[in-house]
Amino acid sequence: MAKRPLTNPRKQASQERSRATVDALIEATARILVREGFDKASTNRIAEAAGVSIGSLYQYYPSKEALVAAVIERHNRDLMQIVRAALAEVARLPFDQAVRRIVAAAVDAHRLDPRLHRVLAEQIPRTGRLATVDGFNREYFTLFKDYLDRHKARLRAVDLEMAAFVCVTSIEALTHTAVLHHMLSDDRVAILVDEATRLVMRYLR
Amino acid sequence: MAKRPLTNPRKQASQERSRATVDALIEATARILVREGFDKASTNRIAEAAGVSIGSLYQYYPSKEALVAAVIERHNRDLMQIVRAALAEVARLPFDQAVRRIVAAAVDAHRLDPRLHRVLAEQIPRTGRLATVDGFNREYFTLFKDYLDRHKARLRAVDLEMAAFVCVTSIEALTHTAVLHHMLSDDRVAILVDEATRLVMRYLR
Amino acid sequence: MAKRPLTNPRKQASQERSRATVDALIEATARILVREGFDKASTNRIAEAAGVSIGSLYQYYPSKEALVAAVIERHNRDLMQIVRAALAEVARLPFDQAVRRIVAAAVDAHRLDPRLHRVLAEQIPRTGRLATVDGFNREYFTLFKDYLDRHKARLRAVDLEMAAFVCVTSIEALTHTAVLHHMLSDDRVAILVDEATRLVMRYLR
Amino acid sequence: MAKRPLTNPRKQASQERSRATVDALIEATARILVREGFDKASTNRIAEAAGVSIGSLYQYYPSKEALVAAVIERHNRDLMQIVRAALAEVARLPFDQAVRRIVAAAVDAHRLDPRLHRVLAEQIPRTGRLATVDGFNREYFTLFKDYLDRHKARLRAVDLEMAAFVCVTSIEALTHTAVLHHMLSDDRVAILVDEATRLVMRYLR
DNA sequence: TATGAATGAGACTTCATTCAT
DNA sequence: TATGAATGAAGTCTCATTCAT
Repeated sequence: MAKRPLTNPRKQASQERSRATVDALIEATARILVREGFDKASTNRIAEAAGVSIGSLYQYYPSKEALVAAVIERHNRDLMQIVRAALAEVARLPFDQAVRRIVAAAVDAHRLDPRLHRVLAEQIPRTGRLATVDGFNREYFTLFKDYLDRHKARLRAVDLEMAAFVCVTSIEALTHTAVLHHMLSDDRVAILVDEATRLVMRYLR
Repeated sequence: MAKRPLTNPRKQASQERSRATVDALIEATARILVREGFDKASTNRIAEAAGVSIGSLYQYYPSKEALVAAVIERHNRDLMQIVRAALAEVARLPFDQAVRRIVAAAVDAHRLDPRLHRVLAEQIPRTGRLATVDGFNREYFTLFKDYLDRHKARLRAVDLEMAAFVCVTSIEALTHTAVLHHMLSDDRVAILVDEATRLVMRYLR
Repeated sequence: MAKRPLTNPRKQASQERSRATVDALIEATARILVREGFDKASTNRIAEAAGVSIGSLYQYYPSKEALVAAVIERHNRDLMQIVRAALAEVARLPFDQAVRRIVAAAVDAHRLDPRLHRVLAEQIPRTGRLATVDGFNREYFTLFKDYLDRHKARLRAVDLEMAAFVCVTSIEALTHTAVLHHMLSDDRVAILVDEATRLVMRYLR
Repeated sequence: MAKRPLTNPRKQASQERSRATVDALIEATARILVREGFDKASTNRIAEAAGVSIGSLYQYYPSKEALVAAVIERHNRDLMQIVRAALAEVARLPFDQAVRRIVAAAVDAHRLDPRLHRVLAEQIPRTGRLATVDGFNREYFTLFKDYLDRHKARLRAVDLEMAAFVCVTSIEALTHTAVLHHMLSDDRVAILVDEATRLVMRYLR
């Protein structure tokens, strides 16, 4: 019989006790990823850090991969929440302020948990289900393109798809690289936002 | 000992043999990385593919990490050669044509061996010596900044360091992402170069 | 990719050192099976008993199953040697003496290593490649049928296939059960041979 | 407490519920053994298949072994019922017809649930309490010996114990092997019964 | 210097069984 | 008495690396 990837959680954790265990596991996984790196994050170590037996770990997650995927999903969810909130606020702002806000949201998102973000970006092999690391970008892309679509009037004539790709990829890269290089101390955030906004605005008009 | 003219000395011969072994190892490593992925690339497999005993492998490279690092370095060297050649050509072109050429060089570089590039980018954990994957960017950055420095006159007043960072990061991200998503078929390359050039040019002036 | 059974030895063990390792492994497996039973025969325990590292074990046998299969094959080979020898001798004996000799050979075979025989018969789940346990019977059946075929004249009219099945199965069962119940002390062997021979002879004529 | 006639007492009710649970467990165990094999038959799986919690399973059976033993016992009981019925019928038949009937009963017994029989025979390691698998033979032996004892007159002079051993072992082996090799299609049963009867009858007289 | 057999830490995972609720 | 979450010993197996020949 062919192997299945085994990357989905196993139970729904309906009961409260279960819920706590699951949370502890994800939390511990994230903590260990940050503190010790992907290589050191063995299932035994994770279980121990979660204060849970290895058996319980496997009751809820069928593999190390599934556990890391859960961390990634949680992280992406958290990031997207910030971005979505920003896009909701932005509806009635003038175009240039809106773009600035959207760029700022990307930066804020990356600053949410930079150390975790770094590990996820640098140490997780993008293989199988773990490819999910890039999920954030896909969603950000969609939201951004929709925004542009609703404001076509302010743009030079462009291929929306391409424009969104260029903007999103650039914003993400600038933000991401800045985080990786520890360039986002509080006093330097504004500069990065300024530059990224300028880059994108000039490109779009 | 009698003279043996016209014959390469022993030492030389063995040096050549070493050279061949080293090449075979790097080549085999790259091949296996591409064909089977990082996880399957065990040192034993690599040695076998290189037609070399596992013992010999360790004679030349002290660890798997060193071997992969060598592949990365060779790849980066190849990329940089393209970029450096472009920057040499560009010296006397008008500014906008020059920038276009520099952007195109980045794209060309990424198209050199996209499958290897992809594996190196996606599957190698950037840990310890393997962090080298990003070496390309650092060098591209330096060259680009120097170029801007020599053409300050054509730019709006900018922080050179920051400008170079923004441009290089964006160019690299666009190129890189395009490769990963298989967006660089021959007929679409020009479009990407156009867009990236426009992005950068508008930002710089 | 579908799993393969992984039941065949991995290397040919061409070198002498290898050969010794392989022998030690099979020997240790047999010893542990006898002394501790199938359940306790873990690969770690076997490796330890063989004075070999667990890694080496897996260099030669891909699984516990493969190791046990090797023991079974060796055991069957040893049994068959006895039976084949008997059938060679028997060619020129009168029919009834010949049959007695063949029956005796089966008994002798089972007495070769009764404790191992017992474990193989009782504790090895006949699953996948391990079904081999019954290999002995198949071969004994063929030899026996051939013998009958060459002496058709002495038999009542019978379906040879069926006759061989009945005889072989009965002989084997009597012998086998006798071994399992420790009924084959030296002084009682003759009795069993007598009875089994009578059973078969009367049936055939 | 007031009388509640025509209603089974609580105690009774709960006893019935227990009974149902026990039955469900044995039934589920048998089903899973047949469908998935001994290895896949984990206690959790069995409990689930029985529609019972794992906790309850252990309320009724203290170990997996006990559960499997119960299945074996039930199976043996069913087999013996057939054999006993046959022996009861047989009392007044002429000797040769009687023997034929007894042989036929053994065959019938094995055809009762051949798939279960096969698993029990092939996959259950005869260890500890599970050695019970052979219980059937012991009881068949006793009944058979008693029958012979009551009909000594028809036999050549024999050691009854030995004669019963030879007959029972042979009959069982023929029947059993036939089942394992799927040789007992309806139209071939008679042949096997004929042969086994002939084997035994000739031996006994 | 080459060879390849050997090593062994440590990874992942299962499953019979327990026990708090 | 039922439940099912939790346990953890123990098992299988891989692979980077060493070292005797």
